[in-house]
Amino acid sequence: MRVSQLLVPTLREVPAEAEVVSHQLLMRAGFIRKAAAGIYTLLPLAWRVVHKIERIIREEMDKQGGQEILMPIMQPAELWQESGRWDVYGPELFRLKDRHGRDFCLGPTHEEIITDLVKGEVNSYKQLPLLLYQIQNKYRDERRPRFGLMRGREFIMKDLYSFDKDEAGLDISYRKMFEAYTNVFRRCGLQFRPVVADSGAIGGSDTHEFMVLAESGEATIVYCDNEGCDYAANEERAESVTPVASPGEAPAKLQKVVTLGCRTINEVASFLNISPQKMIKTIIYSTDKETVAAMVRGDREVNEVKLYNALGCIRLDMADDETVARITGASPGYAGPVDLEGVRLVADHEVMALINAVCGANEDDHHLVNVNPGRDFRPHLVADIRLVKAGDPCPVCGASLREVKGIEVGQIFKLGDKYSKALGATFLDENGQARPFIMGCYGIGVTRTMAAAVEQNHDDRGIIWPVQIAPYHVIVVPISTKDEEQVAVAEQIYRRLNEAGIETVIDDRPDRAGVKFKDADLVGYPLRINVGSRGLATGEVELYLRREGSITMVPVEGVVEAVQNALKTMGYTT
RNA sequence: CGGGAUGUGGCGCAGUUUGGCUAGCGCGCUUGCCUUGGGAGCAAGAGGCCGGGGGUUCAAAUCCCUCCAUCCCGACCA
Repeated sequence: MRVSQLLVPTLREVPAEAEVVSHQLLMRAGFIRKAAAGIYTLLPLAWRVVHKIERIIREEMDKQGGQEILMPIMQPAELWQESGRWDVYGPELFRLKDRHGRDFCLGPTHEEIITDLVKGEVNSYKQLPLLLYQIQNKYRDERRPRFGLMRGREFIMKDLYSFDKDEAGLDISYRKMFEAYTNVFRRCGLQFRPVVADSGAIGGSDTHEFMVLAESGEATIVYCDNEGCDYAANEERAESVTPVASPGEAPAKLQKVVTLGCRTINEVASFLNISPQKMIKTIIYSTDKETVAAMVRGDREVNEVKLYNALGCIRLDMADDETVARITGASPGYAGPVDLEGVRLVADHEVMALINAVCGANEDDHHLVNVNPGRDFRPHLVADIRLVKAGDPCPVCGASLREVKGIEVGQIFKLGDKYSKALGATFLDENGQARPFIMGCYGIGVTRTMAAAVEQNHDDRGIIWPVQIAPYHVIVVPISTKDEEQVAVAEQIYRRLNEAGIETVIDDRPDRAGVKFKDADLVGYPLRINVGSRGLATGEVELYLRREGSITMVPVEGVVEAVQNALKTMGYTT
C-alpha cells in the first residue's frame, strides 16, 4: 500500500474530547473517527488490527474445538421475556420496534439466541459437548460511554458458548477456554493476568476475568506476590482473611462522649486520640427490600459487591441523608449499631474482633466508646464485606497482597443451567431423561483489546504496536522523493518485502522526511526502512526499530533477510 | 441518572464579561515558487446558517428562554 493513497488522517493536535492515551493516539494516528458518543468508524489501519486480533482468536477457539457461527444483532423481545432479562436488563438494552409494533432489541450478548438455537437443533448427549462462537457487534446503551473504544455503546466482541451434559463437562470446557484466552492475549503481545472475579448480573458460579495490566485501567486487581502462589482477584471479589480474635484488654463500660463536629473517622480518631482501627464505620444502605447498616473497621472500606452478594438483593445504594436521619436520628457521620432499630445490621468479621471500640451514638455530636460487639449489639449477619487492600494477607498463602490496575478484556463464566432452564433447552441423556444443558459463556472485547494494546504499548511519539497485531509490519521511507535513485531503491525494497509476504507500505508522499518520520512513529509501524543519500552512498539503507528507537545499516540486497530476522526477534510468527 | 464543563471552517483555539461595520488566529487543505535526514519558507486561494429553535433589540457569536450534542467526575460493565 502507498501512504499517498492510504486513508490515515493523522492529526498534529490532540482532539479535545479524547482523554485517555489510547483514545488520543487512535484518533491522532488516524485509526478511528467518532460517529456518535461511544460509536466509532474503524478506518483501514484499525480494521487491519481488528482482523489480526480476530484471526488469533479464531485460531485459538478452533484449536479447542470451537465452531464459528454468526448470530443476529437484532433479536426478538420474546426470547428476552422468556429468560426474564427483558425486564431485568434495564435501560442498557437498546430496544426498538418494527413497523408492526413488535419489540426487538440490539443484542448486548447472545445467551438467549444461542440457547434457543441449540434447544431446537441439539437433542442428544451424543452431540455434546458443543462449543459455538461468533465475532459480532454488540450493543449496550452505557450510562456513560467513555475512553473512546474502551467503553463504547457499539463494540466488537467474540463470544463463545459451551454446552455440556454435566458439571464435569463444563469444567473441561471452562479449562479449555481458560487456556485459549491465555494463548490469545499472549499471542497479541499483551501483559495480562487472569483474575478471580465476581459473576455480576449474568449469574453463575466460577468466573475469571482477563486483565491487561495498564495504569489507566478501570479495574483494580490484587495479586499475591509470593512466588508459587498465583492468587489474583478483582478487588471487588478479593476475599479477606478472617482475623483471629486476639486476647486483649478487658471489656470496659460503655460510655457516651461528646465529639462536637467530628463527622469523619479521622476527625473522631484524632479528637479521641485513638487509631481508626479501633473504630466501627457504620454506613446505611437502601436495598430493594430493606434498609441496612453495614459495619467495617474504621480504617476499611465497604466492598459493595460483597455486601450486595451477602444480602442477595437486586439493588443497593447508599441511603440518602433523610433515610439516615430517620433511621439513626442523627446526621450522617454519627451512625452506630448500638440500639439501632429497624435496620438489618451487617458486620464485617473484623468488626466482631474489636474490643472497646468507638462508634457513632446515633445522636449528633456524640460517639460511644468501649463498644463491644456481641455485648452491646448483635448483628443479624456477619460476613466478609470489606474491600481488600494492598498489604492485606493473601487468602491462600498469607503473604502480602499487591495492587495493580487492569483493563478487562475478557471474561469466562460458568453459567450452569440458568438459561437452559429458563428457555426449556434440554437434551436426552443416556437414560432417556430430559436434562437442561450445562452452559458456559466466554467473551473477549475485540475492539477493547485493540485499545488496551495501545494503552500498554506507546511512548510520547505514538503507538508501538506489538508485531503480531500491527496493521503493517514495515514502512519504507524514501527520504527525498525528488531523488530518483532513492525512489527507485525504495520502490524495489517495497516490492521485494511484499513479495516475501511481509506487510509493507511505502511513504511515497512528496513531503519532507521529518513529516514522514513523525507520522510513522505516530502510527506505530514496528519497523521502518529509511532510504536516503547517506546510506545509498555505500549501498545501504537504515533499519529503524520503533520500540527501541535504534538504527542499523543494512545493505540493499540484504533488506528482506534483515527484516525477517528483526520480525522474528520481535516474536513474529506467521 | 446526579454533579461540573464545553459547543465558533477538517483539528486546536480567540472573540461572548461591556451587543455595533466584512468573525479572527495557528495547524491542516488547494495553487505556484523554493526547499528536502525529525512536523521548512514565501506568495496567492478555498473553506463558517458562530450546535438547533424561539425571544429581546435599530442591530445578537455576544443578552434571555428552551431544546440538543459532546466531554469530565460519581453509581454499572467486554
